[in-house]
Amino acid sequence: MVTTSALRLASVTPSCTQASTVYDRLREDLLSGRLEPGRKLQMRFLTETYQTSQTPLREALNRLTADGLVECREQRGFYVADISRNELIELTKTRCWVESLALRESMAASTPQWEEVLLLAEHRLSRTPRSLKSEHFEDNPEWERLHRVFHRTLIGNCGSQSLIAFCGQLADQLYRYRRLSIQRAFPSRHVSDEHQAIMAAVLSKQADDAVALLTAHYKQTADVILRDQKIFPELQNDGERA
Amino acid sequence: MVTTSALRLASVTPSCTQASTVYDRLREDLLSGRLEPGRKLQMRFLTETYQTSQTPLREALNRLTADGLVECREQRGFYVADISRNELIELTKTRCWVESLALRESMAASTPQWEEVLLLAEHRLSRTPRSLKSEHFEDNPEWERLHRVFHRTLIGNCGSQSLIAFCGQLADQLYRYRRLSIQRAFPSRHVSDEHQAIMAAVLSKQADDAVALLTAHYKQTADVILRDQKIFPELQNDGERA
DNA sequence: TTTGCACGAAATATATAAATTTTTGTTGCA
DNA sequence: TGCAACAAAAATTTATATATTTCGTGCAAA
Repeated sequence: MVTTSALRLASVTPSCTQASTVYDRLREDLLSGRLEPGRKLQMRFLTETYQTSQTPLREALNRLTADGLVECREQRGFYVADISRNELIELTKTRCWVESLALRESMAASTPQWEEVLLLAEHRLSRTPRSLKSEHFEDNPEWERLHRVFHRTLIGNCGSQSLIAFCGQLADQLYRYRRLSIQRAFPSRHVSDEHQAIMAAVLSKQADDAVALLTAHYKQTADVILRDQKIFPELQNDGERA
Repeated sequence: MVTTSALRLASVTPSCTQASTVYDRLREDLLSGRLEPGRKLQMRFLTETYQTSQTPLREALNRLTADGLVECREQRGFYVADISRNELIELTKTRCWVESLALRESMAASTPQWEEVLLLAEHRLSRTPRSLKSEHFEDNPEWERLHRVFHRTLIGNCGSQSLIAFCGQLADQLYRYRRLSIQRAFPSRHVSDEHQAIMAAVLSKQADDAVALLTAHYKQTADVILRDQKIFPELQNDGERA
């Protein structure tokens, strides 16, 4: 009874449609930096790499354009969204503004359940190593996932799906910058302490403190990336986009 | 990112490509309510109505999904995004939050140029009749355009393209609700006075007043729509979306 | 109630048309 | 005579249309 429908559902779940599958794969490659900023996304290259045809690819590229990870120049094809100092600064500023707002509203609507979920999210994150190797930095996907969940939980109680979605979009775009300079960020900071402090402020209902800690957290991350000469080699290379 | 939905709106009509053309037309029909909420968007119907083929249509529908005007159920086709009391309330709440933020930042970064642009936008709006006929209400597209420009100008000096784009998206979604009950809203209010008051507060640097007036403006609009029995016939018909 | 078949609709692949870019050739000027 | 610039055509690539396959839904029969 339950088993048949459940099994059918389970079999469908992993990869529903071709377009969604290639969307997920492309997204992953964009966020990780394997597809470098500014690169032209030629159809021939994409169809060969992802072993699919133009139609689902166009669909995926259109969705990614809406996410701000791909740029679509009319009748000139698709490009990986470019990066620039200015954009990094603006995205960070916007994220601080909007997440401050969302965090305050989340705290204003606080419930014991939400606080418990937050406590768990922080606990799990703190127990997970950021790097897979202790000698050199090797990205731990599980840490990234839990990091995401923690920040999402902070703002997740604000009561607005659209605001949460917007924060997610900003997080994605900034995540790409972070990945590009992740080696430098590794040794220099104690992000775990920062997360712990934010959570503590939330649980003790200190909204102003929580907001200050959260914005400082984001600003420090941006500063580390901005100082990275490998990403922004030129001084004052504003990289204005057309 | 520059190519997100609200900015696509700003680039009004360079629609040289088929997909952009049908996007604009579909968008217009969705916002006006000609395509009613919840309706299934069958490919055959769409290709006949808009005289184009599936590929550019799918492209347009994907963009509109990102804008929140169309819903895409995997392998079950596209639907006009449904409406509900809850969504109207949530969108209004979010718009008040986010535009308050954007307005404060706009005012904090105020320049004589921006103030002049705002003055002009309000002036032009006040000189344009809201209805084409004086006896009964008939939507004046020019008023709608100028109304949009005015509100966009208020937040346009905040210094964040992504925030402006997000506000535009919220405005679009709420515009659809407003259009559905526009007859009732017509006689009861003096929106022109409200716009004038908001502008006056901005020009005299009274940020708290400006924000209070702006949020009151949006809340009153939502209240009028919520009272409309033709749109929300049932009491507490929450219309939760899947 | 369940299972299989048939019909309809959506997703994908391929072919065709349109547009842009690059390359090559010619012409004009130094 | 050599170099540069402009123009035209070819090649590459994007955008669109059509055909094919795959998938969901409803009905009927066991």
